[in-house]
Amino acid sequence: MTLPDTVLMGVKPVIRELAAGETLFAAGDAARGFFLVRSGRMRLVRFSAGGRETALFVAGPGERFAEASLFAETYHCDAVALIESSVACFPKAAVLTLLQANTSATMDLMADLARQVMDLRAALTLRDIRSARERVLAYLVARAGRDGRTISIDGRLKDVAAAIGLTPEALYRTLAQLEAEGAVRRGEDSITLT
Amino acid sequence: MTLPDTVLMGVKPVIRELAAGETLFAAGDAARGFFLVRSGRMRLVRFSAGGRETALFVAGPGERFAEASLFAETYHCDAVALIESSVACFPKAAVLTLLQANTSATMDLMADLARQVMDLRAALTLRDIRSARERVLAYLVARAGRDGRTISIDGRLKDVAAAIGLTPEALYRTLAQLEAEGAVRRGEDSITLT
DNA sequence: CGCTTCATTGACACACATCAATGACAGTGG
DNA sequence: CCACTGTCATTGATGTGTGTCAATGAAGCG
Repeated sequence: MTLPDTVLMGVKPVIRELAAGETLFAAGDAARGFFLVRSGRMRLVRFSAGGRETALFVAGPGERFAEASLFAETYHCDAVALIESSVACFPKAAVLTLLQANTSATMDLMADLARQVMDLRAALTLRDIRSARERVLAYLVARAGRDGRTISIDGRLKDVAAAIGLTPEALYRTLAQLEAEGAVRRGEDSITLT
Repeated sequence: MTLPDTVLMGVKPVIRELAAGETLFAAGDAARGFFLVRSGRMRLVRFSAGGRETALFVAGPGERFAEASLFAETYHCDAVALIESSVACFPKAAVLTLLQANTSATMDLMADLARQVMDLRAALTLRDIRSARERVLAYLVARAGRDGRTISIDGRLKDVAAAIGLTPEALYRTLAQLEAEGAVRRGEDSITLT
């Protein structure tokens, strides 16, 4: 989820700390560059004519946002800190210069973007599965390791639930049911398909 | 959703026609390049140890898939035609050569990928809105034109429904309700927020 | 003209969200 | 060292919002 080292190390980012509710940039502002969340949570919002607010994206630690600003003159939404946050700003000019000079960094960044596109599409396809049971199974299959059976669970289950668009309760119940049926086996930090 | 002209025109794609159910490539095959759906519908699937099949992505006309194969040795899933389909294959070597030679094409492709990432994230965030009413409103705000009020509907409403993860019926009902409340006004090929 | 697809509305059921309660566990501070 | 606090995991009870099935009209099309 972080930038390839070549780019991160090649461009020195500017660190910016934000209080909860503080605005990082607004729609129409000149695009300074893209950002990486170091801590906290940034919310990208767009406003309709009637003042209605809509979240386009919520970025957590390690996630980048506003990458497309590298190729645009201005930002097209507002970025507001949901909670106290720290972000790294990668200046547009410096990044573009680096990309023109260093083809290796360019390829790395492009590879990273291509992988993100695939991951996001997979996540989106997962959401099209209505049934919690089938969605969980699909998630497990997609995340299975080399043996095609074992899935390591790094964080908390509630984060997994959020990642696949279920409430924690729905995930707990589904996993319990799958285990009762013998479809999966649960370990300490892992789940195994059977 | 289609590749920038510079890349499309710079690399001559190989056209491949597939019957329903025919396999384009399988996991483990050497990566030949990425593809663009010209017509039909391609399904990217992964199989678990138990033979369980999971769709990672379904690509429709105008959509690309397997872009990450440019940066990988082999494919990591199977691509099967869901219905009779025609795809354009952009050979890996030719694309990479072009990207190294032509920085303009590289920037175009990267800009396209960055935009896709943002779009996909926005789509994913949209799916986190449970309520059909709120989700439809958020979609409309996000797709509003320059005035922030008018949304042009190109295709059919059922496609819109699929794009936001609702059944056509749910969308019809929601729009009817919003119109009845006076929240939106519906034109021939457009919807206006009020 | 049939035939197909889309848009629309109705009726109904069920799966999941929601609210609630409990136990386990880690961290914290007196 | 032990209450105290907060979070997560888990399970139960309940309601409702969508999905699903179904029927109709309208529009395009060969």
